[in-house]
Amino acid sequence: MVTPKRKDAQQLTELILETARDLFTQYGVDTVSMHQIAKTAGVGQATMYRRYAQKGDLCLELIDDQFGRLRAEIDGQLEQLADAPVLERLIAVFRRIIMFTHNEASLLKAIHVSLVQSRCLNDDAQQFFCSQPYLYLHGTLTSLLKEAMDSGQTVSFDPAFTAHIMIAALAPHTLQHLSDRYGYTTDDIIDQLICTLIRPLFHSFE
Amino acid sequence: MVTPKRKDAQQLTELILETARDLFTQYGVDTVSMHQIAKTAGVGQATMYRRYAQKGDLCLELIDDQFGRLRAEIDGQLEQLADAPVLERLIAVFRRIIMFTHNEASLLKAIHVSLVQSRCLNDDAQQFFCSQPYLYLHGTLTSLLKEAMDSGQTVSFDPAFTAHIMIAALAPHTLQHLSDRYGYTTDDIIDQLICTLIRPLFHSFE
DNA sequence: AATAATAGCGGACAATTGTCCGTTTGTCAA
DNA sequence: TTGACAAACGGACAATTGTCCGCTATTATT
Repeated sequence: MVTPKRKDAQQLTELILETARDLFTQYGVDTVSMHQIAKTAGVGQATMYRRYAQKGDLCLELIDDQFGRLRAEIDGQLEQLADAPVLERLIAVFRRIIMFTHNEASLLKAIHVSLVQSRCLNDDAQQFFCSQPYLYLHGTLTSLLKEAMDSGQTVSFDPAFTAHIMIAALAPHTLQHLSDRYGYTTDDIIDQLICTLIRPLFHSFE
Repeated sequence: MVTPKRKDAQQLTELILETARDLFTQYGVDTVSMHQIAKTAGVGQATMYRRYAQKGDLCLELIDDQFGRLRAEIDGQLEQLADAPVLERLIAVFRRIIMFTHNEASLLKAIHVSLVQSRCLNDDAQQFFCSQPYLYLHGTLTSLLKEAMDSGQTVSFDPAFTAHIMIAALAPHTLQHLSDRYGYTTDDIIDQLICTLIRPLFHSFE
């Protein structure tokens, strides 16, 4: 039988991504519309929507490179700190995540919008929570928390649950509010979060 | 001079709210459009948008009664537990908030959408964080946390900051994901959150 | 090369959100 | 009462999001 695949499909995907990246950096993620991206890239609406059903999906794709870098950083740090106490490793990971959230705030907020609204809430899939970035962060935090608890250094809790809560606490709009309204710097926020979410779990804190 | 106020303005406001409430309960918050509400109520688009710029604002108004009840419950509990340890009072407040979030999930999610997206992010106002409900919850948590810390029962932290983080951790979509994906009941979630966010702050935990 | 078949492109179209402006309507002064 | 004034109503209009379907272009087959 015939199963033809267009050879130019991949090129269009890259054209769309590149156009979106350019427009986002020039005008800001919020103000650029899907229609505008398609128009500028010179492709039909459907051509884009078939790839990215919402702006959030597009952003998730765009952030993928940056996220790969974050992942490499975290993995590197963990390897380098392999012999360090779990607490230290947890703090290192946390710091990286917060820096990343701060740097990629605009894309992350757009992704969050898609998560919160839309029929995602009805889908079984739950795009965001099943995305590779989320799963990686959750998995990494969970295993560190589990190691800390299993080695008896902390109080008792459910590592997977706690990891979800910690990630929720790092929602971009909350961090932005803390920095806009209260003037906290990124370092302030990191320190405060460690004092509030991580250290208290450890017996050795006092 | 003349400063006339239409006497029917208030009636229209109530008509809009009532219509919205009816449509929401009948069809669900997500599927009902602003246009549909205006059409059903028999008022112009602008008449509604002049009062509620987004669906989230409307939901914030609709939830106000329920929130008044929550507030009364919390205030009542705190009065009743006036002599109880701070830890116990914190847990009681937390429990109420989570139950409320669970019961009013659909309205709260709609409110969150408006918060996360939209030009709210550019506004100085930041509607949501300045809303009476948020300020009340944040204030109540902050004062309890401050009391706990000042009385030397807990580790050291910034009460106001921590209160923000705690509320962020209770985001409706996160709680929904925990219950949908992992099957946690409301009581499970309450217990876990207490073990993760509250008890560890206290010296006396162990 | 010519042909058949289909993956998938593109623009028109529908639905929703948000804005603007001509007109109505209630209030106050005479 | 009547007239003037402005608060505020309502629907038309613009912008954005999301869908549908006719048509093109690509590839396997002969």
